[in-house]
Amino acid sequence: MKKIFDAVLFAKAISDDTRQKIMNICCCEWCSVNQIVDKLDVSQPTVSHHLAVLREADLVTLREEGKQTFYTLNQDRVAFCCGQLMVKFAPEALATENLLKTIKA
Amino acid sequence: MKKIFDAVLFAKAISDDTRQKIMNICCCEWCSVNQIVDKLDVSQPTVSHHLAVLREADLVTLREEGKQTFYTLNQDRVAFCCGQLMVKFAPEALATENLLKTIKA
DNA sequence: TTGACAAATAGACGATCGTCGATATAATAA
DNA sequence: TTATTATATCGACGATCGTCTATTTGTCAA
Repeated sequence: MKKIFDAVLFAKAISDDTRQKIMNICCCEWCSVNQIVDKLDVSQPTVSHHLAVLREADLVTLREEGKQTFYTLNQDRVAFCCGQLMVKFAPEALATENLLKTIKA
Repeated sequence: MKKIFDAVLFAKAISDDTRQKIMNICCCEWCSVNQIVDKLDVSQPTVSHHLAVLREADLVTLREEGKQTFYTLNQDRVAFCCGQLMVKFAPEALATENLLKTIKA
C-alpha cells in the first residue's frame, strides 16, 4: 500500500499507450482481465503486466470474484496525482490556485 | 508548434527523474543551460537532450540571448495537461468537476 | 581572424521497457 | 479426480531510453 505520492512513479505508470487504453476501458466500470484483453490487440500476459504496473501506482482497484479478477480505475487517485503535479510543476498557474481553493473549501 | 494535447507524449515527457529536476529548477525563473547543468550531476549534452524532450511537449519556453539560451517551465501548459488528464482519466472525481466549474466561470 | 565560450547534435553503449509464448497457480465444473 | 477456465509469473527478445564523449554550430571578444 503506497499512499505517498511519487511524481516519477505516477508519470511512468501512465506513460504508455496500452496502459492508457486500459485505464480508459476500466475508467467507469469494473472489468475482468479477459474483458480488457478482448478490447485490445495484446496478449493476456501483457495486460496482466500492465495491470500490475497500474496497481503498483495505486491507480486501479481490484476485486476478486471466483476465478475472475475485476479491475476499475481509481479515479480519485488519478485526480489526486494530477493535483500534486500541478502544485509541484505549476504552482503559479491560475488553475492550480483554483484547485487549492476548492480543496480548502 | 504542437498545441494539441497528447496524453502519452505529456506523460513520457515528465516520466524521468532528471527531467522533473530540470522542471523544478526552471519552474519559476529563467535559467541558462549551464545554470541547469551546474545544479545537476549530469553532462551538458544530457541536459540539452532533456530540454529538447520538454520542448517537444511544449513544457518549456526558451529565449535566446547572445550565446546563451534561457529556459523556463511553461506552467500554464503543465496545468492544462494535468487538467486534460483529469478529464480523461478521472471524469467522475470531485476535483475534476470543480476544475471544470472554474474553467467555465 | 583567432580563440573562447554556450549550446546542440551525432554516435555509441548499457539499462529499462513492452511484448510474447510457455508455464504455474488457483478456482470451478464434470 | 480430472479437465477447464482465469489470471499471474517466468524468461527471452527487440525496441526505446538515458547517459556519455566527441564534435559541430553559433556568438562574442581580443
